[in-house]
Formats: sequence, structure tokens, C-alpha cells
Amino acid sequence: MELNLIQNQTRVVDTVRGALRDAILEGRLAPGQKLSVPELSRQLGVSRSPVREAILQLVAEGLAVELPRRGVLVAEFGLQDVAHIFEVREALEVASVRLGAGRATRDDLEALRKLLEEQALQVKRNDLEGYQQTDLHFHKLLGSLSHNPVMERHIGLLKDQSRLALENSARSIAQLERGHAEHVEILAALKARDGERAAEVLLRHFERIRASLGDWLSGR
Amino acid sequence: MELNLIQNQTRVVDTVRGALRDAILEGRLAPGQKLSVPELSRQLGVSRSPVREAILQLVAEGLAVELPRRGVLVAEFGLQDVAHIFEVREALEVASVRLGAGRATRDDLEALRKLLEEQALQVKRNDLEGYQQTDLHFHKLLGSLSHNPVMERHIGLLKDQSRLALENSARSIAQLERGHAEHVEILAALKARDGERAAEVLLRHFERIRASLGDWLSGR
DNA sequence: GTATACGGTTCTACATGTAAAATGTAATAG
DNA sequence: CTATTACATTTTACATGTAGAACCGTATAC
Repeated sequence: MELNLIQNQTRVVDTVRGALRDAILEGRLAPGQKLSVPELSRQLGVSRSPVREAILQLVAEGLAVELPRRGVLVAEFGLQDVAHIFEVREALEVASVRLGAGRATRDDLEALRKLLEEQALQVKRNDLEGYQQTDLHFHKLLGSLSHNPVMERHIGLLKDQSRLALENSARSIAQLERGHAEHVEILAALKARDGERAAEVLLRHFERIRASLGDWLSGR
Repeated sequence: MELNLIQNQTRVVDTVRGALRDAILEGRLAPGQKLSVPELSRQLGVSRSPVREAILQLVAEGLAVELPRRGVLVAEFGLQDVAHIFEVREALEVASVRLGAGRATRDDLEALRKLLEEQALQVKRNDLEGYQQTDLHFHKLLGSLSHNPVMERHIGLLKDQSRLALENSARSIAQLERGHAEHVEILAALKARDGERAAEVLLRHFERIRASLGDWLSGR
């Protein structure tokens, strides 16, 4: 015999990687925070080996960055990074859909139709949480339309990065931009007792946030 | 102080990864061959830890595949895989060039011009070796035109895979196709003393090989 | 105050140890 | 001959050991 295809003992490294990825995407491990091997090893109750391995895999996935001899940090993304990631996503997803048009099976299309049906309901009842879920799923299906595993892999790598990057940049918009230029403008308007202008600045501010976050809700 | 940006002690794992990658791309480690940690560890004269780590990084780069609890093998690519890889490369490189048209600096364009000049000479003197080098460089420059590091990273990941996949498929074309259908046809023609037909079959055969390998030489 | 030097502590990167799984091999049954 | 089992060997995945680098706090010089 040569092939013993089935075997599925779960490995510690996979569990750890999953746990860390979830923690990063849910923000429980903040961007820029150090991923300390000894500490995580203690917290998770496993030895350092699988923790180190899992962390390096997250680096390969682009969710963390390695500083040789200085440790690994949770990736920090700025607005520029979001733009870059989305340029690549756009290129890949557009290509995937274009190829997929000629390759999609009856089942592929049916799955998409069903998903949109569900999404329509969620829009009606303002179910933001659920909407994001189905939206994620929808994009995942679009990516698999091409029936090209290489395409799916690259799109998949960018998906998690997008999530993280958008949360980061949302924060950086909310904190940096609001914290500076616009706060100053609002204060100036208030000082001048110009309520109309202050309101206008605040509106513009929210519009910018919405413009950036809009992608998070609709584009992914 | 907070940032001590410069520090460059070379790590064993980087050396090992480089050595293994070169060995794979040069065919010294054949597709499907097992990357045995203890054996490579002995051969390279380092302990098992950095070897294991380097191997896992090659998996992340797509140059090797992992079979949990059974080891890691040098990636094997078929014609289908080549097609998939090139679909993604096309999507990314086209997008990169499109974006790059609006972003390329004077220096970017000058570098491309100079490279093409060099390449023209190589074509004239039939310098295949050199041509492949400059061609690789040319595509690399095209990828960097977008000034998008995410784009460059994904294109870079696909570049090595392409090289490996094309060598594999070249072999599979040469061996499988020639080994079967066409060999049979040629033999049949020879048996019939039909030299003209045998020659024609052989020509078609080479044309197919050239069509596939053409990408390797021109498309990269 | 800022900058530099020192010393203890922690961590990274690599080395080594080891239980359990996988693999190879020979003996045996069909 | 092929298939199965039993046993020895090797390997993987995880655990642990450790030298030297990085970090951190304090002290000292400027």
C-alpha cells in the first residue's frame, strides 16, 4: 500500500493558531501588541514549540509581523495599507467573477441565490451582525466561483487581513482624524458661536468615517 | 529609546530556507520528494529546530505541501496547476501595470527602458540564459510599478511557484504526452513506413512542448 | 534635564529529549 | 503469490534545556 489518505489527529499547533487568529480578529489581541511566546505558552497551557510555530504561521498569513530577534507583533494597518489590500482584493475578486461566469455550476448559482435571499431578510430587519456574516459568505462564494484553488487561497489570505486592517483604520480614522484636524475645527466654530458651521464639520467628519467604513459593511 | 531599527544577525533558519528553496527551484530536490527533517538536519549540520521551521515556511510559500503527521513533500504541479497559477498571476500583473501607469516614477520607467535595451542585445546574440534573467527582472519591475507592497508580495509568492510548476509540467508534458499518445502515433507511422507522417507527428509534438514552455521563456 | 553605562531579567533562536504515530520488514495465513 | 499481523525502526509533534541578544530599571556623567 502507498496511500493512507485518511488520518485526522488534531494537532496542538492548529488549535493554538486558531485561537490566536480569533483573538486577533476579535481585537482581544490589539494591533501592535507583542505575541510573547512564553506568556502565550503559559496562558494556553502548552509548551513553547507549538506556540512559536503558530505565531510564525500567522506571520505568513500577514496577520502579524516579525522583527528578527525582537519578537512578533500583531499587524498594524493604516489607511494606506487598507487601500493597498483592497486594490489586490479587487483585482483578484474581479478576475474570479469573470472566470467564474463561465465555470459556475448550477449549485454555485443556487447557493448564491439562497444567500442573497437570506441577506434581503437581514436588511429588512436591520440585522447588522447577520448581514456581515452573510456578506462574508457571499464574497467567499464569489471567490470560489473561479474553481481555481490558487485564486481562492490568495483571496482567502487577503480576507482576514482586510478585516483586521479595516478595524485598525476605523480606529485610526476615528481617533487620529477626529482627534486632530476636525476637533480643532469644531472647537474653532464653537468658539465663534457658529453652531451651523460646527454641525457641518461634524457631519463631514461622520461622512468620512462612513465612506471608509462603508466598504466594511457593503464591499465586505 | 524605543526603536533600534538596525540589527542584522543572520539567523540559521533564513540560511536553511534559502538553501532549501534554491535546491527545490534548481530541481536538486525533486517534486514529490520528502523533506525529511532529521536527514536535512544532518546534511546541513544544524539542529532540527531551524530545519523544521524553514520547511514550514516553504509550505507557506507554496513550494511544499504538508501531510500532517506524515511529513512535508516538495510540491508537485500538473498542467492544471500551471493554468491556475497563471490565471492569478495574470490578474495581479495586469492590475499592477494598470495602476502603475498612473504611479510610475521617472526612475521606474528609466529602469524598464534600460532593461529592455539589455534584453534586445541578448535576443540578438541568442543568450537564452541571460534573457531569462532579464525577463524575470522585467516582470519583477512590472509588479512593483503599482507601488503597492501587498501586490508585490502576492506576485512574488506566485513567481517561485510558477518556476517550479513550469518545470514540473514541462516534465509532465515531455514524459506523459510524449510517452504515450504521440509515441504511439510515431511508432504507427514508422511501421507503415510513412516517414512524412512520423515527422509531422514529431513536429506537432515539439510544437506543443514549445507552446507550453513558451510562457516560461517569454511570459516568464 | 538628556545621555550613557551597568546589571539583572526575560526572551529569542537554536539544541536536544521523548511519547506516540507512521513506516518498514519479516513472519505467517490464506 | 497476495494479504495480514507482529515487531523493530524511524519520524513527527511537542516538551524542555540553554547561550547570547534584547530589554528594563537604576545609577552615573554630562
